[in-house]
Amino acid sequence: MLPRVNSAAIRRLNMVRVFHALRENPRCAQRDLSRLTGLDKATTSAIVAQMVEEGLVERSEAPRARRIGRPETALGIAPSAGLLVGARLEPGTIRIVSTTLAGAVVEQSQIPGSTDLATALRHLHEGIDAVVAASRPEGGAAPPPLRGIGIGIPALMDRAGRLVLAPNLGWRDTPIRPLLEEALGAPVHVDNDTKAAAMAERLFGACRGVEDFVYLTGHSGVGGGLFLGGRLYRGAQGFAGEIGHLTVVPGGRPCGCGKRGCLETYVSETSILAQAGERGRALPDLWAAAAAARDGDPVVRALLEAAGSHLGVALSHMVNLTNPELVVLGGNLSIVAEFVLPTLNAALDEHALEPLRRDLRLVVSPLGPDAVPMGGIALAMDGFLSVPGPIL
Amino acid sequence: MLPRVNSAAIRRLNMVRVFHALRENPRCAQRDLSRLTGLDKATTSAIVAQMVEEGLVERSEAPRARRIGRPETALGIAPSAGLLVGARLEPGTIRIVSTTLAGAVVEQSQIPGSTDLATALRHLHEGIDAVVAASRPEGGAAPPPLRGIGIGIPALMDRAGRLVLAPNLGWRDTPIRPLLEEALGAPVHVDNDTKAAAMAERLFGACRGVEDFVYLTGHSGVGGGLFLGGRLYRGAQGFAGEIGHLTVVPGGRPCGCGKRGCLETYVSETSILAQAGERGRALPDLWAAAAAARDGDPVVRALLEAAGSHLGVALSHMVNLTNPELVVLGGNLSIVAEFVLPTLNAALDEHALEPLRRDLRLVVSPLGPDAVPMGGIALAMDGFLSVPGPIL
DNA sequence: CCCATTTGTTAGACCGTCTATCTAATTCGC
DNA sequence: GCGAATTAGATAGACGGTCTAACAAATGGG
Repeated sequence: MLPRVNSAAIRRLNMVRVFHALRENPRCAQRDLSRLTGLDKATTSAIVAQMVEEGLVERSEAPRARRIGRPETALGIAPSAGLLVGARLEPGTIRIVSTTLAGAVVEQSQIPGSTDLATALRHLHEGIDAVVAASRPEGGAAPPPLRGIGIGIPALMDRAGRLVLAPNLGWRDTPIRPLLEEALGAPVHVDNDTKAAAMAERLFGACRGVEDFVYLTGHSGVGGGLFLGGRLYRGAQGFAGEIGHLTVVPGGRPCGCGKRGCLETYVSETSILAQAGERGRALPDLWAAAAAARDGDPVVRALLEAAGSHLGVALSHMVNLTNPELVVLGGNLSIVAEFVLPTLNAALDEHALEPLRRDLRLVVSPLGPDAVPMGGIALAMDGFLSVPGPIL
Repeated sequence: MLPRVNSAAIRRLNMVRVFHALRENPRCAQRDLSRLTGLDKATTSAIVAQMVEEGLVERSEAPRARRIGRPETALGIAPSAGLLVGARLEPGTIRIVSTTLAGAVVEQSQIPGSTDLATALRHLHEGIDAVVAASRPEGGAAPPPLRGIGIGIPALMDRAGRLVLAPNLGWRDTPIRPLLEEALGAPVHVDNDTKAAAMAERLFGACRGVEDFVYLTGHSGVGGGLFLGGRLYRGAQGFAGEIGHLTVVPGGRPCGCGKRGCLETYVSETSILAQAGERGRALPDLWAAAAAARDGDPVVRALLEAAGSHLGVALSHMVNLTNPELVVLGGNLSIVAEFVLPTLNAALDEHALEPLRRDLRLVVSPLGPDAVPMGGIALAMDGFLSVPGPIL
């Protein structure tokens, strides 16, 4: 059933608009918010008053003088209004970050991960408690209340937010969200790590204000996050964006999915290192691969160029089908971007339609490996803005 | 700037909900509309009253008796409330259809097309006038007022609705919408024929209520319409869905786009007939090809099977990337569907990810070649429902 | 010191939906 | 036949939005 549309829904929608306008334009005045959201200044005044009342927004004491007329009072999301926590859960490590409700980073930490569910959940729980405890303001007062937690996991999640399969962690049909919500006592949002990272790029990174973009990343596999028409696109079952299993070499290298020639058998960190090993180059990670390439190792260079070429073919399919404005190379792909980009661009030139190719921008993620935990923040922010009723 | 969200916007949104609920459930009662839309029955009463006032909805005279209690009064979109016109503009022919505001077909016609802009516009104008004149109710009264016109064209349209390029018609940067709107005196909506057809499948065909689907068609090229997240997806420039230019055979047959091995060099009507000709089978159209295949012609069968296989590869890319619930084979592809489907399905089995493939449904369009003009109806309906203010 | 200028607030009109009640039209039970 | 039960639909009032228009507040310039 569709949600009811009534006065309360209007207020919520407009309040969220004001929130994001203020988040993206810190210390701006009510007048600016009015112009940014398109709402009347009277309406803006009422909404801001309510947000101040609830403690979500604070007015600056020092008025900013303009050339003439009454000076503006700068507004801001109150740091004391609450805390968001984002996490990246991987087999080896767990990264945790806490931010204000506006998304400004407060604390970070990194702790060991585990493929054992109970152990991983315990580490996560303890790590979050520690980060929240460390996120107290300077005066030594109590930390702001925890408003939401978002977690990016290398897993297939269905549309209901259930974990279906996490091959690297060895988990299947694990009710991770209820488990965590019970343990942590705050709203928990779990999503695929790549989709979370795409959300982060949209809210905090290279894609602010971009309606249609593709986020690419490569760790054990190659993932794609599709942001289409101003929102994260999930598909019918929640599995959209699986670029890693496009066939790029018919009859090529065997893939864990049972098929052959999948993109991720050529482009993921795992497969690049495996191929290097087959050719007598034992490399621990992609940083080593980038270093070797920088030193002029022809074998590693050829591998990375081939990876770029294959990625470019798959990406050209993506571009022809979805006509994005921007493509972001994120995650581990950003480490080797400089060696991958030339052949990637050439493949795009060759296989993408000219008008789509011409206006396509391709950037390396500014968030880099922090994109996933910041994606958790994005999930949590989205969640706490979506709760009906007054925000706090 | 985002549209303002206020009382008027709510009413419009809820009225459109009621409209579609009534369109999809003809002769239902107010109580049913209330349940279908989730609105309170008081609200439904007010909205229906307004729509009756405006002449958009009519109440049935004969009450429908139920087991007990006051009988329902059946409601319906008034046929006299207005007329929509949809058209398909092709170089050789123009098909025109008129419907009620609910989308029930009233009249149809087919007239000659032209690649000369002025001639085509004149034919279109005269044809629409004739269809409108023929759409008068039985009593001989004046035809209902023309509320909107939608036209599907084999052309690249940008996001602002401007015609960028129509290779088959030989048009480029043609301001067709302003020209027609001035001539016809009603709101005109022009869109790519495949996208229009996808809209038709969603409103009237196989995809009613489906949020994520892919519509495929093949005439001179192969087009794809993406319906994602409950709305037609256009992409950053408006060119999304260009499945016809996915590379399926590296270094394969040369394509009009300048590349090689594009899908549409193997699957479109034009290319299938050309390939048959190269092999000594002169066929006038795909019906002839289907007939030959039905008679057991091995050359034609092999061609169609190869087409299915290539289409399946491209479609598996689409499926892996967008995870649709449903794929619709429309347009000319539906003519040869029975010979294409076996290899198409096999290619999907081979190249699409198993969980995505398992839940994917694949159907042949029930609208067939009428999808494009009915897509014009869908565009016109969408347009007249989007005008702010009271609907009529 | 007065006035123009700009920001922000407030009063009231206007228009939505929702709750609660009422009216209308039928069937069921006697 | 006739009243009670039942269901569909209408209506009144509460409530809560946004918008217009006027007002209050705070500054610079003459």
